[in-house]
Amino acid sequence: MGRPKTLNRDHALAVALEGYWREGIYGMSVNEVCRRAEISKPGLYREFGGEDGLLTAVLELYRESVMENLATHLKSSSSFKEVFHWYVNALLHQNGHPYGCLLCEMRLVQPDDLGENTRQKVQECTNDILGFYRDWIAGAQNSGEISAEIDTDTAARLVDSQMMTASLKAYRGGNVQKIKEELQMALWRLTPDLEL
Amino acid sequence: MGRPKTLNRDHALAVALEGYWREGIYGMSVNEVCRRAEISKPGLYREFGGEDGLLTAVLELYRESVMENLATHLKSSSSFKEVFHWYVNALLHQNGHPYGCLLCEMRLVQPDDLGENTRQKVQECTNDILGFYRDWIAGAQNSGEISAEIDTDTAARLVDSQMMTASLKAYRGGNVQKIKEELQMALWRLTPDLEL
DNA sequence: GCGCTATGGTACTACCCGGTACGTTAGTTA
DNA sequence: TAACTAACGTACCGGGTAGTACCATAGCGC
Repeated sequence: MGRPKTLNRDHALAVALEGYWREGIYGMSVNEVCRRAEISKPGLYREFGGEDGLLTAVLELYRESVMENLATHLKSSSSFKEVFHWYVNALLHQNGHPYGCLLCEMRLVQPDDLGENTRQKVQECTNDILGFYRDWIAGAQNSGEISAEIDTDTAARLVDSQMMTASLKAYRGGNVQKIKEELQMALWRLTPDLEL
Repeated sequence: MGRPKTLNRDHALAVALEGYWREGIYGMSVNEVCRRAEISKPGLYREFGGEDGLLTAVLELYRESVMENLATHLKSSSSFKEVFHWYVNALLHQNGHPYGCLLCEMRLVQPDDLGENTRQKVQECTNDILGFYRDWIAGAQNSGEISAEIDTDTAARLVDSQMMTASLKAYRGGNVQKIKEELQMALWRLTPDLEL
């Protein structure tokens, strides 16, 4: 019933994700998304409800298309060091994708600059990530690769914040080799002989 | 010669610093600074030349009034651990001052969102900080508190990024105790028995 | 063919931004 | 006292933003 829809939600979302990812939260606007996706603004509002809904949907797409892929590798049965090596390189080089980590950027924004739903989604994704790291580290502790004396939650938060930092530095044009050396030193407590 | 100046530069600068520090770069505007400082916009432009000049002056004030104070303590002759303890608490609690670290916020902004002079000033301040950390760590290495095997520059960058991270987390409302535990773990390579 | 309905986009609102043109005014100098 | 000078602030500029009122339109069911 009614006029058939022509707006391509998936395409619009993909364009929006690319935009926010590349330009950052403060570098994109609803207007700009419409221009790039070649949709009208009322069209976007009908589809997503507004900026808050758009960003929530963008984050959901990011979680499905990027985070779950990364998480899969954290769950691999390879050694902690091997997985770490792979993960860091994926994070810093982001083959085929823009750069950096959209979620990291959004976690650093002043929370009031995000809509209610977006803020909640950021929190959800953050909790997911922390859970992934926690399980990963707990696994390495079980297999004896990481000392069981270390508090797993603290270690997970440490890894999380180091990954955020590294990703941000890379995005801002930092020297990848130096970033890796810092990472190595910051995670020394977990395993003193990380290869990068 | 000419009409006497009534605009109070120092007051305007102090108001601007407070504003940018509390609300962040994206949360303040030239208009808002004028409102808060009760000066006219052309007055501000005559005094500072524009947003770029204003931010440059704000950063200079920050350097003089905040960073140099912190740096003084890094140069103290107390033990590394004592100084560290003092420094972290100063950074996280910022008695009497807003919160967080204005320079940290500005270092995380997309560089194109800053004017030319501001960008350069941020770089200068960053280099200063890294130098302070470097000297501090080198001193601790001389006195045997930190292993001489560790690369001093890498360690300085590590301390810098951990301090930034901790300060940001505190500003965003993170649990101070947990932040300290992460910090402790991240700097384990330098000294495994930091007190916080 | 005619209404119904939901999606389409144009063109607008109100508000914010950084920056400035320009007439006004206070004090100095001649 | 008159001319000069420099700081003063109102009121504007062009352009950006998020969000929406409203009319046109395309296909379905009758």
